[in-house]
Amino acid sequence: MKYIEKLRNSGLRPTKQRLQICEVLFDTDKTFHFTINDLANKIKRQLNNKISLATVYNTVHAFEKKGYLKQIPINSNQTYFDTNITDHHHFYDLKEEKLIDLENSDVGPINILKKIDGKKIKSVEVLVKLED
Amino acid sequence: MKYIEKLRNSGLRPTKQRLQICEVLFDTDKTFHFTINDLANKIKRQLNNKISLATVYNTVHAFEKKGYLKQIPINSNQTYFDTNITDHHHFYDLKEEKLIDLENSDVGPINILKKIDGKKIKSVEVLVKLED
DNA sequence: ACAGCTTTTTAGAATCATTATAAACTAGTC
DNA sequence: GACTAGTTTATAATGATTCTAAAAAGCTGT
Repeated sequence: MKYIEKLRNSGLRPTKQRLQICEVLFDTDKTFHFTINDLANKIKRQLNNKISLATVYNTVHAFEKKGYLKQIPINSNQTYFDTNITDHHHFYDLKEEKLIDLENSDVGPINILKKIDGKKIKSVEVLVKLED
Repeated sequence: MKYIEKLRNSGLRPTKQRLQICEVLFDTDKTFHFTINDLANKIKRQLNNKISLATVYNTVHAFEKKGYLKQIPINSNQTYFDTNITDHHHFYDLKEEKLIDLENSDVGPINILKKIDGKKIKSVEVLVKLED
């Protein structure tokens, strides 16, 4: 199993549940956006198998901390995650309430001129809201 | 009262509560960031007067819809609002969990090269996460 | 000023995503 | 296999936000 090493390398025990979640998240060419609920449903459907919601939360947060997932900064009642962990940005279609990836190359270079003493820039994320 | 007209002009009845909230939000040179809870506390302290939490929610949402406030796109368990409604961006200090304004002039021009059919860009917001 | 109508406020209940709990289970090690 | 620490689980708790429906307040015409 290709995910066993990945998990071990970051200090996460490769449990059955984590491996299954890896499958659902990473066994595809396409990256995607999801909420915890989306993921729980996808697991049930795709693996015909229920993983406790608490475990889904725990795992997603663990993966995020290890850098396998990114949270998308957006105001919504649910938290959105992204399996695309490259530096990139998002469109948010206000009407459809859907996120669309916006690659770094589709945004001109961003130059932050203001500096904050004692702080380093960790990430720069752009959210482009769309209307009709 | 200077806010009466402002409210009437946007079709909101100038009620006592709305006028008081205007005072707390807009009677200052400095703009600021707040959550609903921050605001409810500020009202209690500053006006020595309690406004029902439901009213605070209603009013903030009404003001946001009318463009007197902006929601700040960030992942937090609470929703953040901004009395600064000019086009601008934010630093988010991950350690202190604090927002800092980043004026448009402190960010180089942003050029979104990708277009989505049938959609217009409504806003472009940058979130710069800071670490130590 | 008042009647009539609509909008707003309010306290409290309801909702719903997320987090905490603590008991049962499992992976890794000897 | 037995020990230990890390995980999973169902369920309860939390907490921000929204809903409800009754009371209050704004507005308009008289």
